[in-house]
Amino acid sequence: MTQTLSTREKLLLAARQLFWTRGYSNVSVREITGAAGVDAALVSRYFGGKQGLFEATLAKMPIWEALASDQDSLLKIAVESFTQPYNAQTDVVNPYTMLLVNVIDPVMGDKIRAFVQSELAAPLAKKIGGAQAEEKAAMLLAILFGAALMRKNFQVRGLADKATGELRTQIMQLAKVII
Amino acid sequence: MTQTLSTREKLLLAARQLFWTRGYSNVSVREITGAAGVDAALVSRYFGGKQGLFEATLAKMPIWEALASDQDSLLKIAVESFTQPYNAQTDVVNPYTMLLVNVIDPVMGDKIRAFVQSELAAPLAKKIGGAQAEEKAAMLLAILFGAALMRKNFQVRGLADKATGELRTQIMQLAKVII
DNA sequence: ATTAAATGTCAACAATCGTTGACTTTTAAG
DNA sequence: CTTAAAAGTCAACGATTGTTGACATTTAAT
Repeated sequence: MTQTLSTREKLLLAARQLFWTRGYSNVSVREITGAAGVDAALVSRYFGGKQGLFEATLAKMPIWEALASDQDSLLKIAVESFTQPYNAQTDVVNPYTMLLVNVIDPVMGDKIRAFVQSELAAPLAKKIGGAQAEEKAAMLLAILFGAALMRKNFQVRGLADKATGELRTQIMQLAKVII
Repeated sequence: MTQTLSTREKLLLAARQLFWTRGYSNVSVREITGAAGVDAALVSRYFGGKQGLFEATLAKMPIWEALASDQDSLLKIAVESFTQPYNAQTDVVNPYTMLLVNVIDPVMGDKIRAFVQSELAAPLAKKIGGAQAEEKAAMLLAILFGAALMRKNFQVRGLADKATGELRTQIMQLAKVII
């Protein structure tokens, strides 16, 4: 079942895993190549360097595709994505983690900010529509990021131990108050 | 008016400024000592190393003192602190920034998590009281962190440009829904 | 089979990191 | 003034960083 991966794919997989959970500057090239079982020099050969490898990683984030394909249930998709636990088997990293750990990165911060604005905030505002759509979208994202942050990063009691289903319904309720 | 600072104080000031806004691992000792106008070797002499300097920085965070002194208006203090803009003159860093940039730090993450639980989440839950106090406190913190995150780090339109007063009243409204 | 291109290996580079120890200068006590 | 301690300076250390270029190996085409 395990098909052989090309070196390129091995690198992309390991890089995505590490960059998206620990942040660009906190992960070294040698750590990535070590996890991929590949020589460290190949990063510069295949991707032009560490930065190129990171950018190659950004292209296909599950949620972006979902948001693009199904604009109608955008809110539901967003909530599910942000509350989705990390799954080592399916190799899924929820987008909040990836965006959070890299928005404060000294190198990648600007790129991530532009990404969130164009790929997340703007589509959400467009979907909401009406008066003050941008404010509503921003507050909605604030709740999504905030809840995930408390749950996963700060691991605050009361959210860290909460069932995913419960959290989602609560967020949905707050979303209706905002919108 | 500008009184002469001891080397110790110069280091603490510069370290707090940099560590609290950019994160422990993203700031080098030489950058701190450069900003303080002090020799790099003095960090190890006075604080036993970079880690010691960071920990010395944690002791006096404005909001902790405020929370301790005035438990009654805790919610108001929390909201004001989290929405307070960074002020280079008064050298104030809102606590969300400090906690956020360090909770994802590979070295300081654990320490920050313990800090938030004992100094922020637990007192807030105690103040709220009643049934599901922990859940309510966690969701409140989620909104506080989330809003500040969207505003300052992601700079999302609709919150980044919002007046502080408006944001505070909106958060207060959501807080009443939660509690 | 020959050849050219693609792919992978290895050592080393310059730069930066936190930290140390020897040294000089300044401060304060006798 | 003498002297001991405190404070500050400086160069260098070992480790780690991203990247490079020379080399060996494998793959695919003629």
